[in-house]
Amino acid sequence: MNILEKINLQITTFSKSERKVAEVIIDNPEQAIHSSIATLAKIADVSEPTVNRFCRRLDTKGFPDFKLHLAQGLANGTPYVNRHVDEHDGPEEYTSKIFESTMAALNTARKSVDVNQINRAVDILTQAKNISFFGLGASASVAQDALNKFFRFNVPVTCFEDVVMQRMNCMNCTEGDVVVLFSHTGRTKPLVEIAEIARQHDATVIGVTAKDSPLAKECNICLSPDVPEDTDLYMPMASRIAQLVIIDVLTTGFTLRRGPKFRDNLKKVKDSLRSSRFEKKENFNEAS
Amino acid sequence: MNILEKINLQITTFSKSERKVAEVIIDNPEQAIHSSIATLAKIADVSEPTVNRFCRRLDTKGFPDFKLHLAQGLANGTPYVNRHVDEHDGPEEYTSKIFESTMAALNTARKSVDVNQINRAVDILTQAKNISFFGLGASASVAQDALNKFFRFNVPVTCFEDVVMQRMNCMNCTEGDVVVLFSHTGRTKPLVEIAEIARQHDATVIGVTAKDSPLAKECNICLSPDVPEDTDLYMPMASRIAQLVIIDVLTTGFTLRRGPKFRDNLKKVKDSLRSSRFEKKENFNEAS
DNA sequence: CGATTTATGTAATTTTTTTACATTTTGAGT
DNA sequence: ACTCAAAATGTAAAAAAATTACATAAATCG
Repeated sequence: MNILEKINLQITTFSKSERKVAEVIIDNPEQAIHSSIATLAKIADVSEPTVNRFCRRLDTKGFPDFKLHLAQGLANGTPYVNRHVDEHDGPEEYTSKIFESTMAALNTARKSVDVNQINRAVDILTQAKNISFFGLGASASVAQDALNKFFRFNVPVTCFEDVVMQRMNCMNCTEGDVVVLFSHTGRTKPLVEIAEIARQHDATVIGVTAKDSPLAKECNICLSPDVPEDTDLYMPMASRIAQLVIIDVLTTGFTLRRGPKFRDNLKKVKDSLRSSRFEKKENFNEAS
Repeated sequence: MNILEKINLQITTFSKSERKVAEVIIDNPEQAIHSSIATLAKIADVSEPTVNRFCRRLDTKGFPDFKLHLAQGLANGTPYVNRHVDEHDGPEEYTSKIFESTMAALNTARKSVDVNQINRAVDILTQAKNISFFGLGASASVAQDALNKFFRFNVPVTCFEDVVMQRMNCMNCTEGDVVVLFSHTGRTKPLVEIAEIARQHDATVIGVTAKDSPLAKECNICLSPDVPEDTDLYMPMASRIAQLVIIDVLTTGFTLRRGPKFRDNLKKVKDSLRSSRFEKKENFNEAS
């Protein structure tokens, strides 16, 4: 975790003098990393050992080590204090904040993803007879994105936005079919029901959803990217991005599993798009 | 600039001993930031002042300052060596690499986005009679996501995947209508044509697409997130994520522009989703 | 209120970094 | 090949910084 967040988190547990140090550092971290323990102590109006003790309390080896951590925290531009969008933010501010909080969210998500589950999911997907991607609301577009990706693998894939179609699809499942469900909350009733139906018909259900949610319980495999969602604006933001990155991870795993010959096939798909493009000298990508 | 890159860049200008230091640091930067000048000198088999001189040559104040810079370089998780997925990567590796390269891409994208254009786009969107979102291929799901978001604003919005529908939609445009087009390359013929049609019918065209592309030239406003796309796997990855974040930025700008009363309305939309959910004690988000 | 724990500061110690200077190496010109 | 100057590198001492040990002060609890 970012050490500045950690300071903010633990600030209540600090003693009076330590809090003085914390405030000076939060107030101007740049100054802090360029100061010696003596100058910092002077600024915070405490003694040098107090600063040192403060550093140790944050599980660093000492002052120099603390500065290193702090420097790293400042470097990656992550939302260290309060990077939530504020009412009075101008375009410059909210643009940066949105980008930064998205990056921070991905960072958190990566740590929370269980690689073993990823590996199992890739296993199942490479052996699937048919893959269906479903999501509702904001997750519908995630499912569609997954379709677009897996479609290139020349594997039978399906994607419906319509709940009725989704149900019907799952009714017809047999062993070897895989159903991938996207849901941030894991509490959307129709989707949980679809998971049940799919399992009743021997399909393997992979959920990209919240841990311990009703949906997660219905899944054979569950990929749960923990995402600190900023609910201020009542919109799903980072969660769907994390889901998309999970798709990227799965497709990457899929491609690697299938080996190099398979990759030539992908190249063909890419090349086939060329004629629908305006010419350009360099190579280009088919993101459209 | 990242100090490690700088070392690599200047390594030819270094003297023999300094090069030894450089190599030790490049070889294991983590070790370097946790060593004292004495241990590092020993590892590199040079004297301590040599290490110090090496630091000064890189325009740092001295060894501790150099370590700070180095720590920052390591922190931001940027792919300073080679973070591309390798054929022999296991799940652990490729998962991390995909997440990291996505974060790095967002970081690049943020810097390249023109905030003034963002501001203008928000202006136009808040005054729009009707907003249409179009994209093809991988960008189709991006357009759908935009629809999902702007739909909550109680503004007339449209989104078609079908090129013919898209054209028809643009034929019927009048002044005050806004068409938002998503395309990574900006070279997809049908989409460029759609931009032309929309402009002929007095609509304002906002492009989220590559700078200086044929599509960009047809747009009134162009938002161009520069994204270092990893083309190894022949798939659009980071580009669509950057587009989604741009959507987040636009919706955020939109919400802020409309003021606090407007936000109550968003809350209503959110609450309306509640009944379709399984109960939970805490607050939840409607990401689905 | 007094005793005990906890917090903070002072001063000495140790570690680390930097400087000043000596030695070695390198290379150009003869 | 030799000499001398310039550059590079190392040694050892000085300075700076950080840490420790211990003393004093503040706070807490019975």
